[in-house]
Amino acid sequence: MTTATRKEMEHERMRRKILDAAKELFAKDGFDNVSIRKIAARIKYSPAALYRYFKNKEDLILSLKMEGMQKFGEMQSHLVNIKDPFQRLREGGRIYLDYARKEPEYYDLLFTKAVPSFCSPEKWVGGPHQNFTNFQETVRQCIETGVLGDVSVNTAVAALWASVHGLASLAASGRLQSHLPGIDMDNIFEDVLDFITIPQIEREKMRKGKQDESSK
Amino acid sequence: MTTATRKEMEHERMRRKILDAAKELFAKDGFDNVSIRKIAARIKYSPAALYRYFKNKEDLILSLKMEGMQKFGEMQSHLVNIKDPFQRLREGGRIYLDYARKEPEYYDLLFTKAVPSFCSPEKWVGGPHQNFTNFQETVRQCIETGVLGDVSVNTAVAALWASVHGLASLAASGRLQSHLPGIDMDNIFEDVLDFITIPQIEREKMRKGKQDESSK
DNA sequence: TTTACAAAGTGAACACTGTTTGCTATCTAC
DNA sequence: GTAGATAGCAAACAGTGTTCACTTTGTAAA
Repeated sequence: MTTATRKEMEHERMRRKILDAAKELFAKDGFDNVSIRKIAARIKYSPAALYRYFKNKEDLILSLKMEGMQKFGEMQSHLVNIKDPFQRLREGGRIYLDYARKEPEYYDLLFTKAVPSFCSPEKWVGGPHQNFTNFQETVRQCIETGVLGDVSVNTAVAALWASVHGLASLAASGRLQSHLPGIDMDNIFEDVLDFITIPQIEREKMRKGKQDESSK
Repeated sequence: MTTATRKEMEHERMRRKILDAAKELFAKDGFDNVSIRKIAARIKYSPAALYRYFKNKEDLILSLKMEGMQKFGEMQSHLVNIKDPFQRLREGGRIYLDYARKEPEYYDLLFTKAVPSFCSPEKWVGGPHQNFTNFQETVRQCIETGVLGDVSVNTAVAALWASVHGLASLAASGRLQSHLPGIDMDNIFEDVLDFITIPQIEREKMRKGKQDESSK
């Protein structure tokens, strides 16, 4: 028994070694310029050896993606402690956008690069699917408490998801910076979140402004 | 002279033939499964022949992308006739989103797939860059007329761009449909545009609703 | 202790990929 | 008629993911 588990551990160690080498090369050369052969060379194994640990290249990348999703999920774990749903919504968006800026290559891998075997969200319960369900619930609570105005849950979910993912992917690909030169990346996220969500405070302010204007 | 221009024409005809074959294969097999060899085979030429017309594969794809951008730009050409900036903004978003639904592969090629030689937007004046400049101007006018509330041009541009592109790319990749099953794709776009822009009418309505509530 | 088996690792091959090179034809211009 | 440019191609090169037959190694059962 101990031998079996030891073998399993060694197998797992090797898997890790491969994944780490892949991660390193991906970060250094970009996702499109990394081959099985290069990964194998980096850990001084033959290319064929990797196929004892991964079914194929897609499977290897999928593992990397799953791992990234896992880590990204952990980044969001503290969200459940935020009582105010609107504040929770904002913080969730912030995490998304920070991640896209800090790890643009990984953001693309996790959220824009298509991986065929990664299609049915119901399957990975507890992982990213759970996060999405939480997101939906948060939106529902926001609507319930009135901070998002009179809108259906699906519409608000789609709009907020699209906005944050859109901004993140534009930032990750560098287009935001190239099309809006001199933009302050630190502030733009908060400003856009303000614009998208238009919190109650803002509406209050607008209403006040309108009243002041009409009372002139 | 006539011979030179005739030669040029023949050269152009051949370029077209290649691009059309590429387009056809891309549509049939997906962008990642098309090789120079397959394109060449489809028009019954040797792979090496294509290199008399395109520097390399990236150059070929770039041509396809430019062409797509051109066509997409033409889809937007009628926008200048819409006087009301807010209506113009909405119609622009609609075109974007319709395109993503009708031609998801091409949407990805034009707006999410990275093409290295396609980085400096200043260079393609008159093309997509002109469209973006028009978009910025439209947003400016919307802010001026007050329909977008108290917000800076850059913030509104980033927010609207991100929302529409985000929604379009989520729809093009099928994630919108898989994460929000049973969603009505025809309405969601309009609803999201409503939510994002929150037109003056909506604000008016909200203000009214609040007044009714407080007068109870 | 010998035998049997499963797993790890490898070199060589296969079928692809993009791209280059050297070679013909062909056709234009002088 | 000759020189020069152009179009097209077979063959090769270097790279890719992947498979297969083979050896080595280490454990388990006889």
